[in-house]
Amino acid sequence: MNSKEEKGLRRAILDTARELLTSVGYARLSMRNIANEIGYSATSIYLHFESKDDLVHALIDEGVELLYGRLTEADESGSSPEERLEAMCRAYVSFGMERTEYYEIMYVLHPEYIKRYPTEKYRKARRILETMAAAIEQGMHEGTFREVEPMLAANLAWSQLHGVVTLLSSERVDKRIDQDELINAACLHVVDAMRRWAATVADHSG
Amino acid sequence: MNSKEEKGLRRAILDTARELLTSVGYARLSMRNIANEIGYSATSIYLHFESKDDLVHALIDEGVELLYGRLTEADESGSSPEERLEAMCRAYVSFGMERTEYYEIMYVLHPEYIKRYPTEKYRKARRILETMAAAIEQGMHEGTFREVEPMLAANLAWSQLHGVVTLLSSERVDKRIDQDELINAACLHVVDAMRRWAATVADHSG
DNA sequence: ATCTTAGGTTAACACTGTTAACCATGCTCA
DNA sequence: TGAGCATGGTTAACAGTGTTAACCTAAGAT
Repeated sequence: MNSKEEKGLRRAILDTARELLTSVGYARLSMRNIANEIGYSATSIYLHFESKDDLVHALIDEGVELLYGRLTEADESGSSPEERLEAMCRAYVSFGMERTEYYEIMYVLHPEYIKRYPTEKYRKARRILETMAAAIEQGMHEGTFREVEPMLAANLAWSQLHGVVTLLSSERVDKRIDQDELINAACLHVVDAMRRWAATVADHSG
Repeated sequence: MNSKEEKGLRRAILDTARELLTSVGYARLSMRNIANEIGYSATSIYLHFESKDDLVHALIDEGVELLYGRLTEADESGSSPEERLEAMCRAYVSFGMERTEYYEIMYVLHPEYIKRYPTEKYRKARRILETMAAAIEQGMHEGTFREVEPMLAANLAWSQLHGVVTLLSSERVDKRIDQDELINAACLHVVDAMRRWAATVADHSG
């Protein structure tokens, strides 16, 4: 299982696919494109990957691992749940803005264009949300955050962060809006939302 | 300028394009596809539209108009700025969830796949945000909302709403999360964020 | 020495957006 | 009336896409 010679081509495909993804973007990531780069025929990729989706799923794996790493790192950087949550928010947005290629295949590409990420792998992706949920839950236990379903809260936070990342990186936000200010506001508001979960919602969901 | 006979084909193209968009989605919206439906050759579309992007831009126009209509309607449904903002949030999310085809070409499609929406038309799209910003600004004047840059606040709100719409409609949110609950929380939190703009942000931006 | 299999190839299919070349119809104007 | 020309449409083609089928070749096993 020495990855260099054993399954050399698979690695080579994956490596150049990643390079192409980051350099030219998903839109120009084609099988023939990858194949040319490594000096093989396009169809030989199918000897190692079921389909293009399968290949992209492998890249998504990498992205998930990367983001998860950044998030746990951020999680450990703070002491209080508030600090940790805020750090994770910033880490999430940073990842989304810096690694737009990864972010795109992970969270933006329409399911019509890329087949559903397999359920087995889905759990890995869910760990990302769960780390945030864990910090939120601890904040509840300590009394700094309002008591709500932690996963619901995490998903709300995720929505906010995902929203700023996608709108900003697709350049849909007016240029007169300061990017950093928007990001900053989003992160702080996510934490604040946990501290004082909007009363009417809290009343409703117990 | 009687649209039926005068520029009949242009209308027909646009109509069937819209129908195809809603029925089969953007992924299967092709020039030949449209042409077959109306019994013309694919290339004849280019007599009335510069490109596929141009055609899609026309559809985006429709979507923008539709959303703007729903938003102003919501805006007028409430009396206080809080009510109006909340109503607009719900209207926005409803539109995004009900008219996913429109929402996709308007706010999701990557700029790599679809050329930038022309700047002249961009202003129409911006009215949407401006309606929200107006309600926010009035809330500030009345003292119910904290004083911040209204457009920044509107963009933050937009991010949150855009986030829930895209994550939900791309089915990336765990099914164990109640959709309506998430949407409800998002809308209420947007309003709440205006009432008590996170202190640290407010201190920073004056 | 033969059979099998792994790893690779080329040709092809059914698509995509788009362009070039062509053709017919009907209007304008001398 | 006849010549020229614009309008609105066509077909063929290009360069690209993911994917499949058929084929080939070399190495290892029996």
